[in-house]
Amino acid sequence: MGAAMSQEAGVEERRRLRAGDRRELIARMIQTDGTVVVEELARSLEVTPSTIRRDLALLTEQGVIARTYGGAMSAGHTVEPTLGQRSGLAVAEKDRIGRWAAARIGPGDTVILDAGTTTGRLAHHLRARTDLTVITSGLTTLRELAEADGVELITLAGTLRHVSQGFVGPLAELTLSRLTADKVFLGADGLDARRGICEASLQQTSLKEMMADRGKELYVLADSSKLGQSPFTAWAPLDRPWALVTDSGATDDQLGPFRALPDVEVITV
Amino acid sequence: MGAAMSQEAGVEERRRLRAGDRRELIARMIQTDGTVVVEELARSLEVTPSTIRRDLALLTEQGVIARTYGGAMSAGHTVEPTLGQRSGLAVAEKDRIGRWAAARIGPGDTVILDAGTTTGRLAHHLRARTDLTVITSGLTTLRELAEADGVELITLAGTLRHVSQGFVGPLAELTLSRLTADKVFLGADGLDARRGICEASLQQTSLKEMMADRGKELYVLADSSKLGQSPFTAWAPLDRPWALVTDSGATDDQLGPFRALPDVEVITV
DNA sequence: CGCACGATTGCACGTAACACGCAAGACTCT
DNA sequence: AGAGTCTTGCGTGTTACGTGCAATCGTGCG
Repeated sequence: MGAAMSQEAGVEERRRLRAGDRRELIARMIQTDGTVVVEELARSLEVTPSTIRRDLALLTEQGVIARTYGGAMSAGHTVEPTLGQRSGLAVAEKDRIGRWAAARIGPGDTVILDAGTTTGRLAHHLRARTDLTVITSGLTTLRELAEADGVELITLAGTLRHVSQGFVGPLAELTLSRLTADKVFLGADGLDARRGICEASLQQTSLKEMMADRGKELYVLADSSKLGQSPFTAWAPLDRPWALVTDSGATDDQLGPFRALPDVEVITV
Repeated sequence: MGAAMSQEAGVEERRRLRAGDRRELIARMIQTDGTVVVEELARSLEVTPSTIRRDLALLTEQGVIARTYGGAMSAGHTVEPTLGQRSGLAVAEKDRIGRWAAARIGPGDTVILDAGTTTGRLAHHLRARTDLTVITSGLTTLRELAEADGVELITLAGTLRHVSQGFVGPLAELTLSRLTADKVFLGADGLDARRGICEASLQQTSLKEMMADRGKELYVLADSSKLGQSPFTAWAPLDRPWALVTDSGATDDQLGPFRALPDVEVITV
């Protein structure tokens, strides 16, 4: 009988949760699984279905979940656009940069696309293309081109950096060592004329450095907010000719050092 | 309400929609309003609640909506990103299978996840996990776990098969050759007790075969509609002990051949 | 043109889940 | 320790659900 209100029911009888904890747990389970079943909850939490129903009614009242027949499901699933919010900065600029870069890519080209939101915009403008091969380490670009049947899409392997939504590490470099491309498009967290590309980790800079070496032409896509910035301590030097693509909001102070370099072409869009 | 095809505003007798149109309309109403009520639908569409229930059951099966007590609501949590409507079939079964598999995965485990919608559901149930390493060749699983900070996520390289949203090819196998795991979870387009896993291309079967060899435990996740089917001509044999995880809708006829195999464990959920 | 077949619908029935009230145990606060 | 509050389990009546069955509609084929 589940009627036993006493804890002595058995040695392994783990302490029954209090009501609030139980509801919080239920809410979390629903957020995780998306769906729960009354009977299962009752069994696993060792209370009667009635109690579970009451809990679910309460949580529904709070708008946390939604009841279904025999269970409940996540209600506020509109909370998940976490990816879009921080990329929200300078979208228009990034998009212009991406579009310009896409125009640079011609039929039959093979290109390497770095991870990042700007290269993501670039990928967006490649969706309708055909006769094109894209090699990428970025989940954003992957998303953009996942349904683009006309594009041959090759991903690098690697460990996902959740913050930057890109693959890095030895496996990424291993696979990259098997590939080359016509054009390489890199993003940057920070860009310095003398030092190169600045990123949060050496894994990223190491991969970018290797990417830069694997194509005939090299483009660095960076909106003007990145120019002259060095928010982190890991650097990827750029010791071959390359092109800086930035937005027209860049000041002369920002662009000056880059224009002074002999092997760098500066493009503002 | 685009329902009224006749402007003559007849007595009240507006032409009754055909079944398909009605279901489409219901789906649209749910997408728009977020929530509908069986009784109201029955009244406004001039059919009985039974018919509405049947429609809702069908739409639920397709993953378009979710039933609630007395009505239905929008279900698009994970469905929204792609137009992946064909994954809609047997969502409930796939989800149960995925959940069961997720429960099999413990702290500290390293697992290999094949591409596919079922493994995608498995990945979904791993989102809140920590102390877990996931190796995958599937874009769906990648999407599910992209924001899961607690999960170490490693992707295989390779060329994207747009139809199956998975990576295949020499690069996938190259990277896989550098990795092993505790548990391997494979999906299948078709499954035959004697021949193994059936897929549309040799690239896929080749990779699956290699995956199967790279883990200590092997699980094949396949809802009952896949059992005994051989829709394609490329096969990946399963010549080591493995476990079949399918849904309880599988018939004894379907399960018999698998139960007869000495090294196969059959699990229905 | 008529017939036969499949799809769809309404109805009826049994089943499952739900809401509510009540009483007893558990917790908290003074 | 005692009183009050919260919580829980159970019982009852209600509602919604799902399915089988027969009638109807629509469609394609001979």
